[in-house]
Amino acid sequence: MASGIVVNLEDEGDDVAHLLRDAQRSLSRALADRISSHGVTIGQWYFLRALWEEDGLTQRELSQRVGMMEPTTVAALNGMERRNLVRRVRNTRDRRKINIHLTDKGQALRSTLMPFEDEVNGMAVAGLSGNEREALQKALYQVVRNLNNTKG
Amino acid sequence: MASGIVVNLEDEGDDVAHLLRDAQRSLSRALADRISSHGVTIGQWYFLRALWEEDGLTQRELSQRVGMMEPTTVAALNGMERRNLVRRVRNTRDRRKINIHLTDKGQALRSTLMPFEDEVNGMAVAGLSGNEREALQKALYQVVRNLNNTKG
DNA sequence: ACAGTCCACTTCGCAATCTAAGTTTTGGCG
DNA sequence: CGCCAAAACTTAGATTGCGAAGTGGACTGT
Repeated sequence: MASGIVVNLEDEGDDVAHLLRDAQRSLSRALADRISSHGVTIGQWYFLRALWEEDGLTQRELSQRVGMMEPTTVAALNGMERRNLVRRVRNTRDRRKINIHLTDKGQALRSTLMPFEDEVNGMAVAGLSGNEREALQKALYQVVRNLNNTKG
Repeated sequence: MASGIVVNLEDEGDDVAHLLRDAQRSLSRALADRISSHGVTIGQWYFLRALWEEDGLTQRELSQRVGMMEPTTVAALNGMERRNLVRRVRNTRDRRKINIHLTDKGQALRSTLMPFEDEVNGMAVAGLSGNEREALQKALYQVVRNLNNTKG
């Protein structure tokens, strides 16, 4: 259980960092709790999600879509291959590339797991009005842009 | 480098999860980049911050303030002790407890590192009005409460 | 006083994530 | 053809994070 995640709006003026970290961890834990009983870890979830949208991506493409470095992708795929969720298929045209294909099992998980995401997202924004939800999304999006554009 | 963190507001209705994850990672990376040259990792940062506010906390108290499980605290403190940022002092009243004290070096980092947090927080919320910033904080706080209260 | 229980910390094993440094394959250029 | 740089993936090693189980100290009830 998450235990003492303590947030204090008064003390920390613009400490978005803490708030974001706490919120992200709570959310990610809530999702992990739900999907772990189906043998899928939170790390694998992001890759599954990308493959449900487009099967057969190469590892590099997958890394870019998910926003993860390539070694992370390798580790996640190793686990997913072990659990028979995906197959690695060497590309015959360009033998440097490896295309990742969902197995039937991996494909089937889609309808099982997607509802959990909806549930958790719904829980997360409970009590926020439509306007507030939209504002939250826009603000978060802005934060991402702010920090990625001015990178160094 | 952060590379392809891609967010698409249109596709994903209420997908707070992705947005939060991307925002948190961008922010945490921005902070890590700045403090790492001073020999402090992002994990250690949170513990340092708590100790700057109150020195001499026990490991359990530290864990609760930072919102981390105890094994995580142990690992972070091991690193910080190795780098001479903190000292572990066994409590003589209750020998189960260990109080963590900042070294001079750990104490001195405060004035060096705090400005980076301000800088990054400022970058993060650039382009958001005062109202929007407040709304963001409140919304994030609500998300944390939503997910922690209804745990199971 | 001592048995049982609870508390604070540690250890272990795992997953997720990064950077840096490989390996293998491809493709361009002389 | 043969060399070299770039591309795609992997390995190695570190940090961050968790749950479960272990260790040693303190406390409670009889």
